[in-house]
Amino acid sequence: MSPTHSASSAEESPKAANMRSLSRAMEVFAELQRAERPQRLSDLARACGMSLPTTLRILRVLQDFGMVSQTDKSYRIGPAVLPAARSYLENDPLVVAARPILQQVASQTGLTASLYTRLGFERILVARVDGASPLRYDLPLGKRLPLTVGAAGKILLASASEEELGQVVAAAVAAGHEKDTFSPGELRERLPRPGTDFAYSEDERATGVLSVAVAVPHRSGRPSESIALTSPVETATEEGMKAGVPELRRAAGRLSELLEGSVY
Amino acid sequence: MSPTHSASSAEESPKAANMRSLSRAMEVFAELQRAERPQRLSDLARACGMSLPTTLRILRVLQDFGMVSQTDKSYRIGPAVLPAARSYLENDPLVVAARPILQQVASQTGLTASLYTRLGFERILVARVDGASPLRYDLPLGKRLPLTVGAAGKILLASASEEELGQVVAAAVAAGHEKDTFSPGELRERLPRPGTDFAYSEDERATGVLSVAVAVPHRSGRPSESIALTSPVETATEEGMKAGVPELRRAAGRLSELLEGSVY
DNA sequence: ATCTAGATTTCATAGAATGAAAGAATATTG
DNA sequence: CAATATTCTTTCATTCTATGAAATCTAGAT
Repeated sequence: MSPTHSASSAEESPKAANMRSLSRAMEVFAELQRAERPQRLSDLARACGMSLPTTLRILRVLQDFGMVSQTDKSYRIGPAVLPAARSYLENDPLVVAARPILQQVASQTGLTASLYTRLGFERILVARVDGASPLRYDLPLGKRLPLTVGAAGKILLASASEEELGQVVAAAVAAGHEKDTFSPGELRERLPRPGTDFAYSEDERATGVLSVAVAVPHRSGRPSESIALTSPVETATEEGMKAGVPELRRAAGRLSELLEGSVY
Repeated sequence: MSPTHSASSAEESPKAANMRSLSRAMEVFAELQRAERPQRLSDLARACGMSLPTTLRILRVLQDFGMVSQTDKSYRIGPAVLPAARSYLENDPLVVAARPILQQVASQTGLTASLYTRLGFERILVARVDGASPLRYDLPLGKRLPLTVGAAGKILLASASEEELGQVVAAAVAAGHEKDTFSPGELRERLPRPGTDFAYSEDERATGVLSVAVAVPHRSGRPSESIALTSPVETATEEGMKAGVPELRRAAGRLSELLEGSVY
């Protein structure tokens, strides 16, 4: 989580006239997530580049709402995020609609079907239905994954401008995903060719995993959701995976209707 | 989610000198969760009692951070809450420590073991390990439940002052939990007697469910976590449940150490 | 006990947040 | 399809909130 279109490195908030205090609060909140362990006030203030009193005041308000909790002098993400996540999973029209659709795709193909949403320069798994051979024992809902690697990420970049690819690469560097990072040109090479509406990947994001993905079309031309079929290498072939693409296309089409409010 | 100690009905934010814009943003965020469906700008502004421009500006910032998403003219909770929840579940020291402890309790007793945290005037399920007969098919992590009903809620109120009980009742009324609401005196009657460190309930929050709970002690004297054993009525008796209390006490003791930073 | 680093409060000031009102954009109705 | 009503968005002057420097308090270390 960071302002959806902030640029790469040093700049704090490119957004001009926009609620400084709220933006800063969100930065603190994001930093707490990034840290993955309780943080002291001074750590947060330094990491976010703001003064101690300001950071403290932000933390106090977030704590009032349960978004942050405190033990002794250290702060961490609070329990209020759980009902929020639950609300999202239960009520978001796209997620709700996706579940039965993914279910159907999974049954038809016998593969694991997943829905991702783009968030900033990453993607997030928001729904998954397992096929015959589940990929893992835990369900990694909410996991942040790179856009640059894996079929479901790359298909979201297929329609990106050169400028945007530059940002994506910069963000990946900043995020420390060093191994999965290339030059913009190199990245472009790995993306689906123009005219191709799906992406295929093998051993990319995770070794031993094959996947194909299509984007959920959006009128803007820049999709921010994708659906993927995934399988352990043992139980699938490239051809087998690609055979699932028409099914994926159909599913994506159905979902895309949800994104356009009414018909128009 | 609402300021942890706001009073009952009309008053907006009792907190005096505290980051008005941030507080208001959190109100908007809370309202979106409450609504359970996409909301229009004007609905949110009215519900939160703020002007349209202000509400719009808040939504835009939250949207930048993925906490809110928009389709056409309607706003809803955004996908950024998922990584936040995941971060909480994976990194919160209390939750992480609780998992193996609940596991042990569940094995020992064969019952479902749960950890709740108090948030405002509700409690939230933050961890659960099923025993022999699971209660449901879905795992209701993050579910908001009343404090006034069910063993795990009532044990958190056992140490509350009369004034606080009044607030709790008022909040329950405001939240619309009408059926589970009584007068403060009536509520006090239903709470564990002084000297009792556990609560027992039968058919209270959910019919056909028995449960016992103990609070996780806190130095402040006002616990905000509780752990419970729960079972369908078919497979348990009151005595059987209460036999689990010593096990619960031990578990609660272990958890409470986590709440006190260092020893002291 | 003394020192040091961090946390918290105070306070004056800058500038951000605010809502009224005007202006667009949609939706609704005749 | 025109006309009207509603909702959304932008602008802008004013107010009051958010801010950080500095002082104060607290706790941990030496």
